[in-house]
Amino acid sequence: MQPTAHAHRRRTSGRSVTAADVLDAAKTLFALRGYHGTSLKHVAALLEIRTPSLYNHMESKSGLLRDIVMETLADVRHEFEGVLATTATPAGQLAEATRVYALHHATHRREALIVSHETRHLPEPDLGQAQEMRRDHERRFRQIILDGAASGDFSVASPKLASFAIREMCVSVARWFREDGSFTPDDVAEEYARQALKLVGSKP
Amino acid sequence: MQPTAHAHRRRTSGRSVTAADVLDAAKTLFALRGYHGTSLKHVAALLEIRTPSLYNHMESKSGLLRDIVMETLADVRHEFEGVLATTATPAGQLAEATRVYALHHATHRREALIVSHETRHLPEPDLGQAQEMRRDHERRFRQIILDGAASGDFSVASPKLASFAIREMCVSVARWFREDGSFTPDDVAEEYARQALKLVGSKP
DNA sequence: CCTACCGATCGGTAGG
DNA sequence: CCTACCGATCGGTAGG
Repeated sequence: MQPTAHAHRRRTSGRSVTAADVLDAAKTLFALRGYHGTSLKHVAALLEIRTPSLYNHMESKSGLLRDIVMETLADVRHEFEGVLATTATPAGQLAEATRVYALHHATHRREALIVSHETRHLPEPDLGQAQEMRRDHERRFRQIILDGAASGDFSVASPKLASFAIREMCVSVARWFREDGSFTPDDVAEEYARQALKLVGSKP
Repeated sequence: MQPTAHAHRRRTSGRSVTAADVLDAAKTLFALRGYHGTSLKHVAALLEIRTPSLYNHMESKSGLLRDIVMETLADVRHEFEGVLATTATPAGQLAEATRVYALHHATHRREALIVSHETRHLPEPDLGQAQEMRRDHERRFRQIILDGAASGDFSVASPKLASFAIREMCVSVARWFREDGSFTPDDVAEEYARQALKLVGSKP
């Protein structure tokens, strides 16, 4: 139901802790127990240091959350823009946008779970900025479906509902995907791209 | 991104608080801010009483979560069993199972968000029991698709992935649905049932 | 239903 | 990187 095995980068013993190590430990714990369910003591313990030492490598607990969320949303936007830049038809864009979005959620499960569940705990103005970035992805994704419906490439009852269904089924990959399961991230991404085309009634 | 408007039953002023009122307030706040992001002081404040008074109507904070999660999972199971009892074909069962599952998530958003995000915070043995109930729904839902694939009613590349996609797109309804939006719960449920049949390549 | 109170833990700081 | 410590808040209890 919740992720139990996370790819947590093991620190080389003896080396001193870096900002990247702190962010990585926070990703593991925020994903597993939630932002408010994780104390800085947990984060420090995972790194085998004391709580106050964390402050040499971060600004605050909410700063960690902000960095995780903003960086992840920027990655998603960058991948999406890559799709639009290299694909021209609605069917090609929808398949590729779905494929990279599903792939992202299979390969960045911790970050995706944090964006989904913990963004609401960000203080303003970070919260507003994060929400705007998500809405932007939502709008641009839906626009692909609207374009395909307008051109006749797609035959879809409700572009809005189809867009919700496709995006959310990709987001959910972070919830059920298991690294030791029967699918590779690429398997899932490819099949979800095909399912997206089916959902919008894409003409072959 | 997160639910902002929740159907919170307003207590009639002057009447004394009941166990149902406490559970209702907890649903609103656990859904909005998460289990660990909600203090019993918040719950009490919403009911306009003091924190210790809550204990006249509940066992503990985790008892509230357990009651919300278990009752919701029992409701879902009951609805699912109603579908199997009244529908015989794989296509009929899949459409109906999807319809009632989507409908549940549109009409019980608070409970659904709590089951999705907060179940992990349950202490054992409640956690194990909740996980088993979810796995049971997952197995039985997937079995419908396996039946349809075996009988030739469905044409689906991966029954397992199709099952994940359909169930998770229903679960996600709780995340984006808005009571004041452009769809009724029935609109969403009907359209999602059709999308489910498309996803498994159901023969008409 | 309340006031008064408990020990534990929280994020964060001082000062080396 | 540490020890020592801060005020605030947590879930929960005593005792009416």
